[in-house]
Amino acid sequence: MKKTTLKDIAKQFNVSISTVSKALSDSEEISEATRKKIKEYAKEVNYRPNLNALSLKNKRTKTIGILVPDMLNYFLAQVLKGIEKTAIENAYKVVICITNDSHNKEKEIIEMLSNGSVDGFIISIAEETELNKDFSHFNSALAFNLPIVMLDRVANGVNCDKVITNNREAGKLAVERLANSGCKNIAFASAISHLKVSQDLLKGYYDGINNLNRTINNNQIVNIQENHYSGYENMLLPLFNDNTIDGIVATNEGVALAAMKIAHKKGKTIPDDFSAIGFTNGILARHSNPKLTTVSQHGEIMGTAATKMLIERLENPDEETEFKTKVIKTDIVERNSTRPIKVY
Amino acid sequence: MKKTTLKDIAKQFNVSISTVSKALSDSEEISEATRKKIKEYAKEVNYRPNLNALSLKNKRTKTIGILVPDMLNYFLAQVLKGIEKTAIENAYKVVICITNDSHNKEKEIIEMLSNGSVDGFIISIAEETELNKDFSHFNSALAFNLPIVMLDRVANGVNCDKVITNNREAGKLAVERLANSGCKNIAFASAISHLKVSQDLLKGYYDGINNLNRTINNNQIVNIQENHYSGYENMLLPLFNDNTIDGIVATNEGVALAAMKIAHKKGKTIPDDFSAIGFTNGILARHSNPKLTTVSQHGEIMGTAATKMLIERLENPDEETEFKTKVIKTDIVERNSTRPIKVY
DNA sequence: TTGAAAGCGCTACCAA
DNA sequence: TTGGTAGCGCTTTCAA
Repeated sequence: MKKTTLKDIAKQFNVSISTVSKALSDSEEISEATRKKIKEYAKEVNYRPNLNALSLKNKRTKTIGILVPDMLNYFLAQVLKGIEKTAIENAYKVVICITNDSHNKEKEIIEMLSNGSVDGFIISIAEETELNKDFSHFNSALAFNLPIVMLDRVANGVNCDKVITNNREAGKLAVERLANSGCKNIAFASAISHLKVSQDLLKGYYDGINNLNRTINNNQIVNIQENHYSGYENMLLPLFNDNTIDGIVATNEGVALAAMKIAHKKGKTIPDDFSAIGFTNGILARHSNPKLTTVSQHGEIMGTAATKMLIERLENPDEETEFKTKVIKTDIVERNSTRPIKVY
Repeated sequence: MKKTTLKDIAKQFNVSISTVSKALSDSEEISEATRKKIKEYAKEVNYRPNLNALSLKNKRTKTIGILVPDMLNYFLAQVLKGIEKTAIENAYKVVICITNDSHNKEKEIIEMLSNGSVDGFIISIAEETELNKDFSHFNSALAFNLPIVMLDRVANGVNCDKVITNNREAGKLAVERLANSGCKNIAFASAISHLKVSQDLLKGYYDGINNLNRTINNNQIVNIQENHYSGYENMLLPLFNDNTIDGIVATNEGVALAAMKIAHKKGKTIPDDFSAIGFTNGILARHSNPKLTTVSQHGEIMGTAATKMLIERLENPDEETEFKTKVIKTDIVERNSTRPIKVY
């Protein structure tokens, strides 16, 4: 079966294509009567305008290109969920592409989508791009009038809207939370020291410790780049050497769980002798034993915010509003790896 | 900046648009010399054909519509990863939409994408659709010559390719695995009794028990519909009443973990006194304590297979090959919730 | 109130 | 070897 086109409808009533087009868009030019019969018929045969023709004509596709490094990551999956939902609600579609943290892939995908496939991008940049700082592909998209909203992992040099969390603040928050429940020696552990997220969290950790008028103890900090999570336990072992730490701030769930495991092996009870806070609020946190208290980044809200910002810009192409950076606040999700807060 | 079009290039060299078009597609009709200069210039200005124009002309978009009930589900995320990867490799894009298991949403999305947005669909059907068995929206897509490949959750009445796992076989496999490591009283637990996946797994469980010449004991089966995983433990408690079961086959990780937790509370050691196998090979399984042995559905492979089948059909529209159902085999991923296999 | 024509960017057929 | 033209499905301007 062929899709019904304006031509088909025109033939049906022996009128011109333009008449049909106008009738369907409820134009005053067309008489009430013809308008009515055409619209009724269109509904009957379930007429839908061909989107390619519309895109070609209007130079807009009503679709958004999404680039994320990964999709097996719970945070990003939440982000995608927020994006998809908001897009559909606004009659936009999303083309989702995975960069696998590869700079080249990111570049290729942007090129491929910059040819009338999408109206704009939401991007969480690839790790490689974050490291090599080559942002030319973003700039060429912008040059073609394809606005970009960057999310979470952002490129600071690029002229675009951004949605981030204040990771430094989050790091401080986590330290405070542990201190408020009595932790005296709070460690910090990252396996992704090369990423900005991690660097900011560490700064926040420093802030937090300093604020408490405690001194930073480098023996209580593990800050490395380690991709194989199997190594987490070995990586953390040194922290437990002198047996003083009673709390840990970990950049991700896996590291936090590994720390709890070691503490457990050392005969500590959690959270009484040892508390942990992780920075990703994923599935693990909800199912670990004990369940992990986390700092939640609110991925879905971030996705929604980014989509709204992009659509706002797409729908108002003339307004030259300056680029904004929206900071979504993080929250501590209380579970069982921390003691209740009290003033000690 | 405007995108370069054939017209722009034609103007540059004072030739016609058709010449440029032909030159760029390396047509023999055009002289070596002009071909060369045009191609060089095109590369220089980074010419890319407008995809909407191509889609309109060719009546194909090189994009695939994906409908999944959810994306926070690890299995589906793996599927999506496989789909995206294979699509990109074949120069297809993917438009991903979430149905949230709603029949209406599924219907709306298919309608919206059936207007020249995509060339075909890969669908894991919504729970509501599975229950109400209203497949008319699939059939209307097919009527518009938009092929469908169904994945995992399939609608049996619909004329299309399918990629599934043999869940009945998987259920049997799990029982055998437990029996081979010495389990005498193997329970079955499902919280999604209303879904076909679960029903097939249960059949497989029966097969397995029967094969062992044991008798089915209904006290060892929990088969209900329960969406709040908080209730898993209560739901499983009855299985442990008479303290005989020493192994469990659970339809998903959450249920398996809950069972292990109860067993642990009852003073059993895992896997020696109690073994567990789960049917979803997600993140939980890899991080639980002990780590959960699972039956893996190979989501990524299923995604890849579905995409290949769809592209195969799209690229050979004339061949009227009959619809195939591809069964991807499941594997047991050995972890620590089961004893090693030996012959008892 | 209706219709013809141009044009969005591209390909393909036919003519020169 | 090159160019003109039609057409994909649609909107919009201008003419009837």
